[in-house]
Amino acid sequence: MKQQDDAPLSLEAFLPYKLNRAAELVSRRFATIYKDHAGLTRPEWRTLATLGQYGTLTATSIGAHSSMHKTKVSRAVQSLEDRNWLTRTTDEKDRRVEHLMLTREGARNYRNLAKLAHAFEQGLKDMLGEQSFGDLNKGLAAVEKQLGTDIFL
Amino acid sequence: MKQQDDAPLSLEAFLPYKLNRAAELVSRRFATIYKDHAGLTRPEWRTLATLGQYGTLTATSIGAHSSMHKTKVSRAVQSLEDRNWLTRTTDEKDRRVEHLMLTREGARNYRNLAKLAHAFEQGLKDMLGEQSFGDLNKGLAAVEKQLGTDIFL
DNA sequence: ATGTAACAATTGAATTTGTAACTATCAAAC
DNA sequence: GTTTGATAGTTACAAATTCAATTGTTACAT
Repeated sequence: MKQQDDAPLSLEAFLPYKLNRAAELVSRRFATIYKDHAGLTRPEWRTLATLGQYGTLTATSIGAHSSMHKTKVSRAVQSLEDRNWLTRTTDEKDRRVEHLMLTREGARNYRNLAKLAHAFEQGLKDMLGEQSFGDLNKGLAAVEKQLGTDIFL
Repeated sequence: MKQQDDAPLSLEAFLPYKLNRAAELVSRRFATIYKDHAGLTRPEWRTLATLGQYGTLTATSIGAHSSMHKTKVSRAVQSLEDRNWLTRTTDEKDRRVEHLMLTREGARNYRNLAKLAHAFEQGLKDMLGEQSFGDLNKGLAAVEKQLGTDIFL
């Protein structure tokens, strides 16, 4: 029997907890950026970011690229459409599908936020240092590789 | 002006996104353990884990140790009390304060789950490999060190 | 062509969460 | 000793999230 079988667990040292905590710390900081600058929620930000990156996508593929449940995507798309940041076009061949694309205004806001996002990430890199930043990225990549194929949505 | 100032952002490569995704992947897996074995929610699990680790605590200090908002703690404590997994004792000197302690049954369930948690973490270590697991931990520690002092609750 | 299954997207209802207000208590100032 | 401000914990309400069912459409087998 291993020693640690009866060891009390240290939550602060437990990987799932630490991962969540770090994710929250970082996300909260970044959230202030897209919230203060554009009044976006996280699902809205992710939708904007995904469309900005890929150009034109369906709601389903936005969900796939940004790990969001389809209802979150649906509501975020609705909200961005209400702001005139994106437009919908029904697919000719398959009328279940809608192609989503940023409007000029949506694209402009995307570029602003993308710039802020890059700056934010650079700031993190500076804070953490090249070494730790690299370690973190390597570690996260390993998690993604091992668990990323889970059915998620 | 740096090159990337106008580069579109890659969400999949963006640290806040990657951190969140990894945290969710890991947390969801671990959540099945405390959910299936004990029917706990995450706040309940964290409360149990914190009490199991420290013995006797107030609700406020549970929140401090487990990064949970006091309303979450309050509800989790209520729920664990309903199961008879913990008891409250009002402090003699300061009657605002309640000292929370696991019951025998709560402690037994804690030990079971702590064992499963250790096994889970060991499984992760095996999956990721010693190297990546270490990288991840180092990276997360750096984040905690830099951002962990944020006012959080 | 008709029935069945699958899929894209939305909607409604239940659950969970966070914000802010509230209760009760204490300590310290006046 | 009474007011003021702070703190522990709970509760009420609003916002966000999830789950389940719904709608509209397509593909495919009979």
